[in-house]
Amino acid sequence: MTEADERATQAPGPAHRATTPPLTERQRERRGRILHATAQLACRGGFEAVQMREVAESSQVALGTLYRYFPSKVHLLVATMHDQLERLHGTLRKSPPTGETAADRVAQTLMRAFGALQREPRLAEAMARALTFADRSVSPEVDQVSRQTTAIILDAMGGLDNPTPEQLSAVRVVEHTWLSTLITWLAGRTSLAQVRVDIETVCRLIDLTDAGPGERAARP
Amino acid sequence: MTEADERATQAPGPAHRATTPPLTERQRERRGRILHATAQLACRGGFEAVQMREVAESSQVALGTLYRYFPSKVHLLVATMHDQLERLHGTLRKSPPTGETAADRVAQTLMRAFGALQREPRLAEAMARALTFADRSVSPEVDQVSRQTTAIILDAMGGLDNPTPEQLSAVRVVEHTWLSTLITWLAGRTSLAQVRVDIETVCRLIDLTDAGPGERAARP
DNA sequence: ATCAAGTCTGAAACTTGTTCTAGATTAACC
DNA sequence: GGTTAATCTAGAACAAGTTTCAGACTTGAT
Repeated sequence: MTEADERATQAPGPAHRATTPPLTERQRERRGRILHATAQLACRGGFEAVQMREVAESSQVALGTLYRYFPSKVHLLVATMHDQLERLHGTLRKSPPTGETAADRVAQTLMRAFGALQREPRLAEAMARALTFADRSVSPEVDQVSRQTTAIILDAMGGLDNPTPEQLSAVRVVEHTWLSTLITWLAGRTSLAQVRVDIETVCRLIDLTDAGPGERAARP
Repeated sequence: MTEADERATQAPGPAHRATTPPLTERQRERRGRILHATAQLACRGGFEAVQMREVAESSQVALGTLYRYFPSKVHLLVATMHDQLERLHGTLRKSPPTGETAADRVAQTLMRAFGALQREPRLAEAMARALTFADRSVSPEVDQVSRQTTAIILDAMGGLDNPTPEQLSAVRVVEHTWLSTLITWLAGRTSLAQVRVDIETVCRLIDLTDAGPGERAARP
């Protein structure tokens, strides 16, 4: 009930707060161990294989401590997604997309991201399901992930500094579509080919808002 | 584990199977009571208020029976969504959208659907979260809901008999966006205004595939 | 009407997320 | 070095989804 409240009030250490207190070295290590164990368990058996007791044991941390760092399983998995996305964003930066139009570049980037997640489908499933299952109490963390995704897309568009509201709307739509197709694919309800088509379809919106219909949006 | 398997093999009565056996009158009633109780509980407190024991008690059915009809809480809520969507589709049919272009009509319809769900936000939350949280074992039911949504959108487009693959892709993207914005709004992570903008943005894809860019797609 | 097969009930048991408690450990500060 | 507050641990306890089981009830076919 007032779970989020209480925690926000009481949790002094590792987790979320307006200004998180510095975080000891050992604490950083613990947090890392937890996220690592989570990802490992998720890779093996997806969402349901990530069991809090197991995560605690694997990361050599007491159950209570795990809950102090991540107030719920969903928080834990969303944090894992944040972690993985950071990695992914780094990778993507190193080899920028080559398409002519912004839409091409975004589609290419998203399919690349899709491919990366595909390599560990169960991990992807665990993270994606947590992300969409998250309720209000996880909003800050979900928003963080959302901002990351937005950043990735804007990067692919060519690193605009001040996107217009229309562009941001298009980016949000692309984001939604990306996540939904991911989930649909992970649930075995669609083919990879259809995923690609749909990603390309939605990316048309990028060009549409980027330079108006009919025009080209090439990058120097 | 083999839960879905076993159930598919063993569940003779009410639920899913290749060809569902006819379903007695009393069974139809039971099923109806269950769905009604579910919706009622969901209206009050959303996803977490739908507790299987409560549903069973409210609908005057043993817990085991509830599980025979709906093999999990997610199945139950997805079935509830199907039920509600059927109602909604009926309502929408009665007053077709008035926009000029297919995109306008779809956007209008979706906002209307959004409005309908808004009236019972907790019920909407429960259903939407179940829908995206569903795993493979619920795929058939989720697909059914998806087909319903597709039908609503195609209706709004003007009841095409044989949509092109491009159109279907656009429809899928619109669908994904609709559900995602719904969830995002229910979680309090976005405003109604932004929802409207995003819906309108994605609906541009409809016109784009309906008659090619620049042309008009009016309906007789 | 009766029998067999399938259904429903009630209650207990099991699983896993979450909370709570008491005591040991650590970190910061005097 | 000692004190105090915060943190961590181990483990019990609780909550809600799911499973199981023995027995009562329905239904359909004979």
